Amino acid sequence: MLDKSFDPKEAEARIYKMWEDSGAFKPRAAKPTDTKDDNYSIVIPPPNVTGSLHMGHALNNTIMDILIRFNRMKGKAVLWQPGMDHAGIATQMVVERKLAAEGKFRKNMSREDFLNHVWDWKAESGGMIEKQLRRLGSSCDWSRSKFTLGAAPHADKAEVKNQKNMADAVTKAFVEMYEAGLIYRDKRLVNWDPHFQTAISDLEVENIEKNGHFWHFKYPLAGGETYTYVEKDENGNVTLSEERDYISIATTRPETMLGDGAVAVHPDDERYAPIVGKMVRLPLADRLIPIITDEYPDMDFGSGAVKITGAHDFNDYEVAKRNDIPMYSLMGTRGEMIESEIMPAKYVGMDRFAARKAVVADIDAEGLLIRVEDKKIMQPYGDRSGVVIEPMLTDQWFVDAEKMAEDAMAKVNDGSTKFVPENWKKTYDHWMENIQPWCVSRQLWWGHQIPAWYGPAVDPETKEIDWENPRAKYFVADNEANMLGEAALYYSAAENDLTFDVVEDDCDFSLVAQERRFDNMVPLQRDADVLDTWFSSGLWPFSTLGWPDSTEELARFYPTSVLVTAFDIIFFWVARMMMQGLHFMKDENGEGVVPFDDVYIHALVLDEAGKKMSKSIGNTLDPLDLIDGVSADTLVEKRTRGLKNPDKAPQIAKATRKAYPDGFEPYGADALRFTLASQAGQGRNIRLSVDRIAGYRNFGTKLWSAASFGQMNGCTPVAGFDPSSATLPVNKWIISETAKTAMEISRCIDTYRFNDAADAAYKFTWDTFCAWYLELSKPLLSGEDGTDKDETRATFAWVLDQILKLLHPFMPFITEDLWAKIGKGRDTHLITAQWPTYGEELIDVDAVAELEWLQTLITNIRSVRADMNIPPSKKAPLLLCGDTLDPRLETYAPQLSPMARVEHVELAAAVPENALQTVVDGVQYAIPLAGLIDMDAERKRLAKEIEKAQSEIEKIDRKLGNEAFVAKAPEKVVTLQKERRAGYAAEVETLQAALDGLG
RNA sequence: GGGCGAUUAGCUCAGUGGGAGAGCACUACAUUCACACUGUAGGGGUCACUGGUUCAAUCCCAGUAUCGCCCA
Repeated sequence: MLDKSFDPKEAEARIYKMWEDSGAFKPRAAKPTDTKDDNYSIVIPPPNVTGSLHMGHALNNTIMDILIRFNRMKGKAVLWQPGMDHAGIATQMVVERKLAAEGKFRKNMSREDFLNHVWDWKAESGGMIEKQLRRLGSSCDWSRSKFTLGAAPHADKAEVKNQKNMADAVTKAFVEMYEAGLIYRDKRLVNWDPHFQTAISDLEVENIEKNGHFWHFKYPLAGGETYTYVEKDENGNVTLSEERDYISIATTRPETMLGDGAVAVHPDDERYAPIVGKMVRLPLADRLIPIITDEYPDMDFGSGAVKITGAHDFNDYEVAKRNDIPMYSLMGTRGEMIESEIMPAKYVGMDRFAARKAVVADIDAEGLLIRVEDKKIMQPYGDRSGVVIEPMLTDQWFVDAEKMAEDAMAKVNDGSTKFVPENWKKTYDHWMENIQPWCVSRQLWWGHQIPAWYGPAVDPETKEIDWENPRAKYFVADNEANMLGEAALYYSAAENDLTFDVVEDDCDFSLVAQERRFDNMVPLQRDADVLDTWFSSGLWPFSTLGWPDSTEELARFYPTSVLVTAFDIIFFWVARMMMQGLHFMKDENGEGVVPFDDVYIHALVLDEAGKKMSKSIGNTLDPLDLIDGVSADTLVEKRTRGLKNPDKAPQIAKATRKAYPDGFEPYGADALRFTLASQAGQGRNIRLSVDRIAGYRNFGTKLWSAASFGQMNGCTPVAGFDPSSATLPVNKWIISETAKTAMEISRCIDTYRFNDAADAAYKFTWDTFCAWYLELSKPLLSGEDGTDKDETRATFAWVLDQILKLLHPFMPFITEDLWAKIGKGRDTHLITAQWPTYGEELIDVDAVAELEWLQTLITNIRSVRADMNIPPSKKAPLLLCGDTLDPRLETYAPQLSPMARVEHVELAAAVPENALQTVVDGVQYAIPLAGLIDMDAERKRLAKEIEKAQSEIEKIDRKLGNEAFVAKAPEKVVTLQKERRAGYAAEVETLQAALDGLG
């Protein structure tokens, strides 16, 4: 006997362990007959090691697990490669915070000590998310789990042993790309985080709209020159004309004016034409800067004149480069104003925001402040630090992404990699076409240290070493020995007899250099910076498979079958994997091989109001709360804990209690997965509805209870049962429907239509199997023993088995549990059972037609009875009004009795008094119910049905009456309309006869 | 300002150049032996708006409005 319902709390952990212990998550052994199509692989988008499971992960991993389980059951060798991302800045922050709480600070530690702390933290608290992914049922091969920082210096011994290639991969990639001219060192404008004091990627910058100001300043013309400033309206009439000795500029960031290199106006701007090429006196700094023309200024915005601060603004940077305008760096790594030839002494050392106030005040004091405007401005914030990001001119390592993008775009254009849905290709192309140099260095400690060493340069003329600039020359090599080899070669050009000294990366190199020169010892120091995390995640599809070693996995599973990810990292991750994959993975002809055949882009999971889930809005849903259940109190507590803005707590608490007054019941992983799958349409986002999760939990219970019914009726799986051997139409019909559904689900999963696949499985299970087949089979199962009963039992069990298989990718736990419980002694687990491969050959059109007729008959009888408020307890005969009794009525009398409350069936020449009437396939049926029928109501009901059919006929007649329609529409469409009309006409005729019969 | 996308039942969403769909919610009835996490039946939509293409538009095209996301 089965329990009353499935208990996810008890079963999920037990079943998951069974799967893992059974080795089912590992790829099956290779067979000599395997072709590329027999191998199926997915690399997980590596979650951050600091991360915890959120809805996006739940959706992402549900989709991957559906694909993985489906293909595994199809008999392919399947690898789902898991792992984690070391998330440079996020992890460093987490550990720094933890240390700060203990009164320890990174600044006071050596790099080595700090890294030891981070590895300790990772061993203890990192990677919680892998445990959480298991709760979802994710069938990854955990034994192969990789870490983007695996085997980096100071790593745990275990890490080093299993992941040596992960560090090798990064070093090799960097060195090779450098040697190929794809990596270079340059001074460019980057996003600088003054809190963490590192360059960060665009991804880590969040643009937020803030209330700000727009300051309008006068920049006086040099030498007291004046000009006539004329403004005109759109008709060319002069609206303002005055003599000016200044140009008006506006800025949202006054402090940067100290570093202005020019004022730019649009070349078409007549207002400033007289003064283009002249100089203005930059206030406070007392420098002269030119007025130049450039396409960048918008004539209609502000005064139309723009100050150009090349070193502190991305647009200005481009203008400055185009026009050869000098760029002056104003700030240090903490965003403080620094001493320089152009910096007035009074601002040196001021924080950038203090400097802003001072600059405004000082300009005002000079009488050059025109006005201050309130304005909404977009400001860039570091998503981790929360401070305003500063564009800064710094020396960094860059990847020449433009070169690599060409290949990456070509491979999508030629279909080597396909985006699903395909409209995402546009986003990808757009970004690739406008790609910028990729800054790959970060001023952090947690990450892969850049394999580059600095030393002084040798002057090619004098053969002398320039000891004053000890970092002028650099060497890139995969290890220190090779670097020294290169260095020896380079310095052999110098006259002196030299030796080398590789010094610590955290000591003061200039100081050391000055000491060493007296010993003719060349100091070499490794670059202290680390690589952008995305540099290592770009290698993910092949580094996880063992690259740079040539492993069996690489040969079998690269390229991977599909990448499943959300659209927000198409740029940052997908594009980079494409570029790096094509560069490093070559086929026998030296052609780059794409990292994945398909890229499936799924939606973002939003809350029920369509808002992005965010901690600060307090609308997050924790997938584990939906799986395990949570009280309203705990939910409120979780949503209000640790808010950046604690004032919002009462509001969040109120909204949460209103939305979920009772918290969540434990719905189980299957219900959550099924909900996500059924909402994973190929649209843009998913509003997660908790009601739907409850609905799909109920679906699981429905399945469970049907299985329980089968078990009570002796429907045990029969080994070797051949579905094509069934003889009873009802069994042939359900087998036909099973085959149709199996084909439909396979087709949908293959084309990434998860919602359609889930819907097909849901409808078949609930409507076709539980609502119809189960009821129709009851008389057979409770009838006398014999071949019909045996066949029905075997068919029932077979269909249920098929349902378990078809639902397994979506609801792995409950299906696996039922598989074991209803089929005791099976030699397979469901996870590795064979996916249905049958199809058309099991479809019996006659049986399908017969059962469809029966269902229509039953539905019609139920409907007329319900319409006339006949109590279900009241049984009545079913009369066929005609000459011959349909033998099918006798056949299905046992089903008609309970399902349609039919007492018995008989032939009637005429419709008796006081009978309900219905029409099926043009045949008139009567249900005599003397005393129970309100004849007026029955007349109205029939009239309404006639009216409905009539209006359909009218619509069709309008079409058929249109000559152009008949002439131009395809014959098939015209025939269909004629058939439809005939059907409705027959119905009207019979219903009219019935109505007339009532008098 | 530029780009992408959405607008279909009360809610959340599918869908198709030719008969408007699902789940949830709602209404009525039902305690009939798989299931009340149930069953049966039912109500409910000018498919955002305006034009155009077409024999035919919810679907294709253009524009408008509203909303969302990304970029500046």
